[in-house]
Amino acid sequence: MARAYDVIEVERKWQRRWAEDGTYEVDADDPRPPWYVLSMYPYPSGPAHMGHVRNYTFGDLLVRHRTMLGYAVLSPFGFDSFGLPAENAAIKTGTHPRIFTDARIAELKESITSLGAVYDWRREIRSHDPEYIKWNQVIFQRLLAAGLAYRANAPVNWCPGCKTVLANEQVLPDGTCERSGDVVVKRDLEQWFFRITEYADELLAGLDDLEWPERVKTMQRNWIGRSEGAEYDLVVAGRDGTDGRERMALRVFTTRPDTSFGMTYAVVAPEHPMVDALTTPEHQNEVAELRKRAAASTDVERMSESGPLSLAKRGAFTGSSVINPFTNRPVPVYVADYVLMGYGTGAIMAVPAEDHRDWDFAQAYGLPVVRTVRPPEGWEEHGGPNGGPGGAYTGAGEKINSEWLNGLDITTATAKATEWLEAEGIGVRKINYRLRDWLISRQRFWGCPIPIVYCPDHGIVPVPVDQLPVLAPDDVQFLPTGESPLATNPQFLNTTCPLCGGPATRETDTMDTFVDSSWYFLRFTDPWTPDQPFDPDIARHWMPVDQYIGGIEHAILHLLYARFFNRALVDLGLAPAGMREPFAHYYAQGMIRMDGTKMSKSKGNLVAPSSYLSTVGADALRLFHLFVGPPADDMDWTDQTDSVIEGCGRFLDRVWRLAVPAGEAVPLLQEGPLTPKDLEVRRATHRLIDRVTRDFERWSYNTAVAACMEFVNLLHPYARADGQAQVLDEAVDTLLLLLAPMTPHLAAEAWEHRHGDHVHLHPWPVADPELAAEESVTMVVQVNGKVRDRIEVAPDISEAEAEALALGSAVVMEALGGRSPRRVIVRPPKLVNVVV
RNA sequence: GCCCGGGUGGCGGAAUGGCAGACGCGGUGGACUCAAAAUCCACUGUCCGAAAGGGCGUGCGGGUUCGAAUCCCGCCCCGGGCACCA
Repeated sequence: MARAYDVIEVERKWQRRWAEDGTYEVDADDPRPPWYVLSMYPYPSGPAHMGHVRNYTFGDLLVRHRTMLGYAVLSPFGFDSFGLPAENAAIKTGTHPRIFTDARIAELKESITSLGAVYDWRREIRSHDPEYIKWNQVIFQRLLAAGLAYRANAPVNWCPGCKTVLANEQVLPDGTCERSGDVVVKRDLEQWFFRITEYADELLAGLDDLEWPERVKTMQRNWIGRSEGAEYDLVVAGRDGTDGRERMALRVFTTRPDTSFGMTYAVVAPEHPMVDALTTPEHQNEVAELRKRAAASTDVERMSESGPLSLAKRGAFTGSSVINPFTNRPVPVYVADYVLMGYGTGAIMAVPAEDHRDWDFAQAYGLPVVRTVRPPEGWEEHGGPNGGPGGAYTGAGEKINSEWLNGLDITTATAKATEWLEAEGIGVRKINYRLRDWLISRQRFWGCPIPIVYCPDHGIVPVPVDQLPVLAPDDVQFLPTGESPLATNPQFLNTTCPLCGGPATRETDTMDTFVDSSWYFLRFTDPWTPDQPFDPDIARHWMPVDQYIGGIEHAILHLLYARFFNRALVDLGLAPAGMREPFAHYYAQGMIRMDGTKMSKSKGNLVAPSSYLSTVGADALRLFHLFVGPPADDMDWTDQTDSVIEGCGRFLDRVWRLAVPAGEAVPLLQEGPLTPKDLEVRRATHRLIDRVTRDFERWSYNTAVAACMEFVNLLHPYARADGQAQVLDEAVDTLLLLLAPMTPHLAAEAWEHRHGDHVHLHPWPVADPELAAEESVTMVVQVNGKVRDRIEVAPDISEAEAEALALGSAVVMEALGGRSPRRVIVRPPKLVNVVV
């Protein structure tokens, strides 16, 4: 497609200039008000893909727009450069991951630059940079000292594909690895954890004040999963205590202490430590069988076994009973795998009448049901599944069969039952969370080493801060054994104990790469400080991030970890006090799909931006991404997409011809009174400013672009025929200023032709309300809600005038056909509705 | 199963109680040209009609309102999240 200007040359020219002139390099002593915009730093996997283009187009628009509004805009960029792909490539090709990664970074950086996106590159961060590794390790030591990092033996998620353990957040709901798709298995291993649960309540409460998409906040709330209830002891019938207590007791957690009178049995998880003690000799085989099966089954198998039929296979009677303290009557104890060891106390009081799972189990095992909440009328006939009889009733209602709770509502009864438990010394009020501590150990090479030494005499010894960073050796072999080269490298493994100088071994695991991304936004504020991760006072100047942009796939993972880390760093005194939330606004842009699936390297359905950059150019591609639809929506890349991109290029050509006319342009009037057409163009100019400014504020870029297109459609005939020079100049200059954040190259080049200076250094235009005011508006006249006539009226027309005009309309009179209006609705100056 | 989104021309989408379909893509016709490309102009929801004009129309069914794509109730479909968390 032949273009009106040399797109490639012009774009290259401005990209070079922006890199040289330092317009977008800002420092904390800048007198302008600070504003921090950040796109999630990417894993460097080579040249930018379409998702990057989309993401960085929004980010760059904000940088340029906010700069024109007079802010000192902090816009850094970096690379989340640790991770498995580089290590896998090393195994395949023998190239060291650093060499591989640095090459991918160079490619990505180059393609980001060729989009015309501007950053303060002095602040660039690479996770694998020794300096960044050092501060990562220093922070680890500080967390360790504060008790927020610890080592523990726990059943953890092992991904056989990635050959490493994973955090809970990195396992998909179906039990597969979010990265490789392999089925994750449970293993008991000694691993490093960060105590994120310490902040569970705060992480939950903090969500309320964040201007984030509601669905993201909901996802985090679900993930944290707070539930309020009570924990209490069930004394085991006829058994003495083994741990010094007089009686053996089973502790249970419930959110419904009010239903305690309806407990007809109790359940312990198969992994519960008391199972052996509870199991009588005659039930041992049955219980052992169940425990074996539970231990062997993956989460996926557990899922596929749901349903009442399989429930029968998943429980076993222990032979013991516990005393319900509310009724003083014994109930049987079962082992069942629908109770999880990892939540609450790993044991429950079962109330089939008011819990669906307990109901199903009770049905399968013929256990009794005692209602403690009066179900609604007709419940026993068709309250159950598919309208069948009975079923658990979990709704509100009056307490029954509950002695001193009878007649109360659920809330009051819950409070009273909890008070009673505490008064009797049987139990306590308790809040439980679904959130678990963050497992950060990874059995991989290409990550930040955990700076720990194991000494036979001193145990776990942190590497002293003055010896950091602990770096992985370069001289290692990458073999497809699945084992990290660190684990078998004697020169790395063998060291001396920092305390006693005796022989010791190093920790060979590295940190989850989500650790790197949990504080990089803080490091960006001050990446030069030599003696701390960043200066808290400088961080305070820029933080929190005013606008964070990134994909919805990080709704839980990265965004939750970063919120935790930020708080921990504040509490450690590393980050500014009081600055607990790192991201004030977060915008989740939609993903690009092709043939119904996410466009990605692994799906093999990538469309390379480079082919567009070398043909239609960066501006047209950027404009396309802004124009195609709301940024939060997913977009489908189809056969027709190329035509739309070309249409964007066509629009830019039209702007160019308007702004930089070729020789034979029609000379316009230089002065004289303004005609109605002149006034219309001037009005449109000021209305456009208003429109685009408001659309930018609400992320409605598609309508902002549409408004500009409409404006250009108005200006072209005007410029050809009947224009007044000053009016046209104001119109075109305004248009270029408004386009400057969206299509920066075109705007810069055209502006330079017209004025010789830089469009991006000009302030954002402000609409003059007087010039924008309409001198007449079209008033719609309806009869019974149907449009019958349109009349041009003054914007400040009175109700009486509007009504008179409408009723006087020939069309209306005809429609009325002599009938007199029953009612006339007048909404000046837009509408009159005559009702007959 | 529960909780969020969403359903508008051939397509992407606009309109948040007041002219449905802005803007763009695609399509049709025309101007320019020896011709093509590029550019420019006109038309383009659907049905009836030669036209003027009119009927219908925002997933389906009801309701509120002078007036509903927009608000309310019920249903269908699509997308996402959660799902033995006691």
